[in-house]
Amino acid sequence: MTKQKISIEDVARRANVSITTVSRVLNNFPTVTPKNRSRVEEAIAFFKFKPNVNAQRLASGVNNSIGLVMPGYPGIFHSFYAIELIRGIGHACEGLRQDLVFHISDGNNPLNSTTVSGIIFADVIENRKQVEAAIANETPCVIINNESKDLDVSYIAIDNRLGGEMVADYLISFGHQRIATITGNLNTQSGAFRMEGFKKFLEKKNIGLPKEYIYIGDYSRRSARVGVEQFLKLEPGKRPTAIFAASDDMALEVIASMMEAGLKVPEDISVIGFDDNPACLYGPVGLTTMRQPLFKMAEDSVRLLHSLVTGKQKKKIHTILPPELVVRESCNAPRN
Amino acid sequence: MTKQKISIEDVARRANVSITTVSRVLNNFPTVTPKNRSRVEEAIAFFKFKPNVNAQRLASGVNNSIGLVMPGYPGIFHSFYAIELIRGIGHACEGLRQDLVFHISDGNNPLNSTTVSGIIFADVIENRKQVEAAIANETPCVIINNESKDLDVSYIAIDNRLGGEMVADYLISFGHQRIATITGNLNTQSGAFRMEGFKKFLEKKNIGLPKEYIYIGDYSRRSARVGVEQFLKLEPGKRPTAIFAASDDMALEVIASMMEAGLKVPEDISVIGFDDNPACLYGPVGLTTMRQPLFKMAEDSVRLLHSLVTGKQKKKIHTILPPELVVRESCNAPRN
DNA sequence: ATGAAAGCGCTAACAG
DNA sequence: CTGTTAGCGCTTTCAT
Repeated sequence: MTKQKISIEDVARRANVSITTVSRVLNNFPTVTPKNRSRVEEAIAFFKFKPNVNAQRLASGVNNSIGLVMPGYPGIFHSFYAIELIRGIGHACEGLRQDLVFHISDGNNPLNSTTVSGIIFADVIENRKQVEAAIANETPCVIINNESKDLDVSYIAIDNRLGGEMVADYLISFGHQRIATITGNLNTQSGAFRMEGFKKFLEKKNIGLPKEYIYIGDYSRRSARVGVEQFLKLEPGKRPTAIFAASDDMALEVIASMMEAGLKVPEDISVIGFDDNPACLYGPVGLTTMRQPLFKMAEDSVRLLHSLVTGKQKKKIHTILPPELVVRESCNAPRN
Repeated sequence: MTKQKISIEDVARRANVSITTVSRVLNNFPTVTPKNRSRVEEAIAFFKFKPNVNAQRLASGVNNSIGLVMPGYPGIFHSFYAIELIRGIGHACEGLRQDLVFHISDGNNPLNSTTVSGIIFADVIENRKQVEAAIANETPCVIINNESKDLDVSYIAIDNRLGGEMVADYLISFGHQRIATITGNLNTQSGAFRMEGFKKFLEKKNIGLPKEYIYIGDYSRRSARVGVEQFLKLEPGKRPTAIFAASDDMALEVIASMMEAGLKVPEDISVIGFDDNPACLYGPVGLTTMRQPLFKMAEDSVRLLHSLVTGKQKKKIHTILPPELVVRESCNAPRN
């Protein structure tokens, strides 16, 4: 508690100016005499003075920090998704010289919005009330990867439906007819929409996605393994010739399980993932996947929030980023 | 800028009490009449009032948020290490109701220490000056995983030297004589100490660690792959029969590379990792590894910092946490 | 148990 | 260009 002993007054005294002038050099006002400026700077250096951020924020009403609230469910930090968000948001904050107030919330203990100038919600699972409160509160908000059309709020998301469609299209292009999927957590929009787009496209092409070709996973490797076991229980002639795993992590597990069962990828079975997770780059076979611009989405969310906070942007913005097919080696035409 | 319209005064007015009383219920003072308390609570609810955190901090001098400074080098967020730290620190902060101010620093743009009550440094690479400034500043600090004995500061680290020794001991127990290592980044203490302990122990047992059995990696999968290529260039009779990879990620890559070269793990070659990274759990062979209590270390760092901030702890504390051997399937006795 | 008043350290008009 | 003077919204003595 003994820190922050020296204040702007000490600096002013030593520099022989008023505290206002000190404040001005602190905030880079152009209207300060070079002479005064250098005296103040000397005093600042002398005391190693750091302005009290709380006082600055209180007096100016400007808060150069943004909040990131993440759902608190276990395993969240093990996902490529969460990490990329943190990375992108952290990076963008650094660029805009904003502090990042990181808040893990299970829906209770919401982030006090006066702590920050605006809030980014990494998805809204468990946090709907908090989002609504922030909106009512007029705190600028951006929601990531959840098209919250029923809320009056800005969001920026990946086009997961399109991603699912593109996967289906790609697999069909090889001539596959028995196509299966191991979904992500269907409580998330990403999981639900990927599956939805995938299924719709398959149906449009009269191929369809019967129940036995759907395994409802949860993005975990374990669920992928179980999914494969399910598919392997089908008669050989009925087994899928291609599998869409809703994440690269799961796709890798699918490949591993298949290989353990003596099947070759892509000769015996095609596998496609979703993410383009570099951690999955080094495997027995190069993974074909859908790249989603997570890092960019994260960065953009910060920039959008910042423009909302500063008032440069008045309207709520809705952005949908397209994913991109990355062809490597794990997909091929079915045998005979 | 139009937010935070309602202040403690509005609440006081509606509840027909002074702002002091409102402040008291806000801070859970016991000396408030039940009647007054409920009136204030009603008013707070009515206005959906949230106290201005900056004003609270300025007035009270107490700042319920802690800073986490992470080195800004690329790839940091792809490491299991960083993620576990963030997870553990985030979790502990949640428990202590502290906000986490996340600050990525390349050594310039230091975190203004008035923003937070104390700072946790995730390693001190590139950030030494910042640590020194914080110490001079009397800002409570905890350094993670770097035994900074030359600095007057608290730290909490994994016993990486011991880890290296334990690995060597374990490998020797199988009768291995030709033992190699692919190190982590030797600029980090973790990389350097693991290697050091490993080497020392081998030398103590008269086995030694010749140059051709050392590949200096950097924790990346790529470096592990190159390391394996190096070892494979040795004459078959001179090749190592066991390899210590300084991270699980690298160990997995070693196994994959070996298998691609037609060698079996652990029959032809033993492989041991470091981390006990659950993402490496599902592989062709269960990975034997050294578990390090990263999550615990992260949590402990928060608790330590908090006790330093609140003054419950006056002295600098130095903690070294032992790693633990996790035996799975990737190590075995050498052939013949 | 409650309220009045004095700040916390800084910024922002407004004069000069 | 610089200084004076009010606050920013809350906590904290100190009376009562």
